[in-house]
Amino acid sequence: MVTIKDVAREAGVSVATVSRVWNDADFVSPETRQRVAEVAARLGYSPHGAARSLITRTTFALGVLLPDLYGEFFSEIIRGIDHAAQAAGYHILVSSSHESKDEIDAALRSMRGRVDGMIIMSPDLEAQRTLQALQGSFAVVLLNGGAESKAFDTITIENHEGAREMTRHLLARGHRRIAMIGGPQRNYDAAERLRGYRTALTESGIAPEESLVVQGDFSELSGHRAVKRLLALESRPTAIFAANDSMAIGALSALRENGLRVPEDIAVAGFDDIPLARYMNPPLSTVHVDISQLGERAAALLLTSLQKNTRPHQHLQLSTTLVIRASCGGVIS
Amino acid sequence: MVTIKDVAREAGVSVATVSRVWNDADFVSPETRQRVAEVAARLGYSPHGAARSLITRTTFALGVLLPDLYGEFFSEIIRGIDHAAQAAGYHILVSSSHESKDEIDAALRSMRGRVDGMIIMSPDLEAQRTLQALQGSFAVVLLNGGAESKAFDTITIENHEGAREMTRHLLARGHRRIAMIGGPQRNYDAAERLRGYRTALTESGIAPEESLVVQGDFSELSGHRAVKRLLALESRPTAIFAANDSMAIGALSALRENGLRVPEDIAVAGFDDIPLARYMNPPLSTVHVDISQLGERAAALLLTSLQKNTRPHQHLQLSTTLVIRASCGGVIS
DNA sequence: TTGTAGGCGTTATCAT
DNA sequence: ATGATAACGCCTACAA
Repeated sequence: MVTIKDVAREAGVSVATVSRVWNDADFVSPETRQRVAEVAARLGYSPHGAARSLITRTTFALGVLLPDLYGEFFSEIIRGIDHAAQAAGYHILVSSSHESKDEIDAALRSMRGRVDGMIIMSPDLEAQRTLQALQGSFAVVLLNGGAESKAFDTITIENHEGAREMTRHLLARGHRRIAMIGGPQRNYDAAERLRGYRTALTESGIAPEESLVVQGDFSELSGHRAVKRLLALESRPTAIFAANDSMAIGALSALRENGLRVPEDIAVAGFDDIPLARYMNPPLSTVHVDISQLGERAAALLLTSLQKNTRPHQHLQLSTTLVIRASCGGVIS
Repeated sequence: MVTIKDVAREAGVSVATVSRVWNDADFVSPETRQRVAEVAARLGYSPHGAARSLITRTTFALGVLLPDLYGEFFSEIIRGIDHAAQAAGYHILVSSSHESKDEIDAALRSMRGRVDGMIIMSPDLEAQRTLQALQGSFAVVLLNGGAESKAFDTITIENHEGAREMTRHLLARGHRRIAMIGGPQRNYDAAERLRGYRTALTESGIAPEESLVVQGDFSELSGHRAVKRLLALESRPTAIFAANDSMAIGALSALRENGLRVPEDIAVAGFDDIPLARYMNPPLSTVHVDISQLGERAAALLLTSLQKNTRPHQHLQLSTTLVIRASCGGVIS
């Protein structure tokens, strides 16, 4: 490996001078600069990142901790983060499948000294407390972590409001028996969406019915299963609202298998508006979330806090918009 | 920041001992080990990555260079890579949108000393030559880079064979005027797929017709546009084979807009089998590629070469399988 | 079993 | 304008 010393020797200068040329500092004569640059190019020299960040105390890398990498939701988040990071000259260090407290802990430790800050998404409410531990050792932005964590910068989706709006739309279309396929237990987003659904019902004077709420886990399969349960009910729902699009897609296929038409026999709606949603048959009504924007904002938040780390913690909310497609009967004219 | 020195002082031992405890080396008395571990935990100590890798000369990170992060293709690759990397205790450092020679070069430089090896996907044939430069400074695996680069480990898709099979299937269904929507110019995968299409035609004694080959750029929009061009032809094709699924999807929407039925009026096929494909209406016939597997294999290849870097370069090919769905008329009975 | 000290490649702080 | 040299945090001979 060619180091700064090699370049210095070859160019007949000290390592300090080479360093200066590289970071184009002042006080280097044009001739020296020229010569050093030439030698460096010839030898194919580029500084060793680890060594550099050891002394500068910056890595120009952001750590990203996600519970998973599967599906369009997470990949869009990464894309958003990378976009903002790259624009600022940062790389991203990705680490996935961290649900449990211990895994998050381990990942965090291994990131020390390799990143300048972290974007952590751990919707599991339990794991939130772990994070309290790393106060101050890292600049951290929490993604969808629940607004309780006042000790960090956070950015969340307007889950409650979005779910409330969708439910109201279904109500406006005349539905009275609206089922909800919920997300994983202890998941913040899922809990908020369920709350929004209940809020809307209550506001319309309809008592939320326990049997109409079936738990899923955000996977397509769980949406499929949930529908089977719902169809077995004595009094079937006329509309199904899934806490995310994947489950809604699973629901659609289950309904089709049972010979039910959507939206004629039963309406379906999802949440997130993943790219797939508009391609479904019928196209899926959903609550639109600009997912890559979520990542982009998170990165932006982190990057600013890296610059002035004395500013108070920020808590951003990403708004949602209703996207009405055919699966719930279309817009109300 | 709490360093090894702090732990040493607090525990009343030397830094060497703390280091030994951490890397659980031999010759540390149980009591000392216990005490040190305790202090470390209390202080929330974990070693500084950069400092550590400076001396150990390993970072436990793999660099990943992709041309883009948009769409399911790339996200699946990342997932595959991360899966294999994580299993081996490695992280991945992602860097995207590197098409040009200079960008790749810059990204590579900035990765020096931050990663142990790199997985590079730059389908642009032009950029291949740049890579020759970094011989030896990195362990490198080339993804879809064209088999010419004998100087690196490579892993590619059986593009030629896959395209040939799909074309043969269309021929077997009786199609004689088969159009091809090609990929970006100078893209290796695209070129190979086009070649496979031509091979199949020639083998069947059909002379490839220039007007039936329209160039796209792998985007949905370009597929849409290509179809418009094809429909303007005097003698329309009866089947359209797109060099990837995104373009096939764009083609489907263009055909629908023109009131043409698929597959009755015109058959459509794609390549890659992205998750979306089976959800299309009609479901898209395509050449299946296990994309995450592609990433996983690449990572595995890299990880082995990190262990014994004297072994000769390997060149893997990932096989494809035909997935016949409704968009090309279904299976031949 | 433990401690001392040198060095990994770079930048920062002094001299000169 | 340039050069010595001390950090940065850690690991690892070698010494004790």
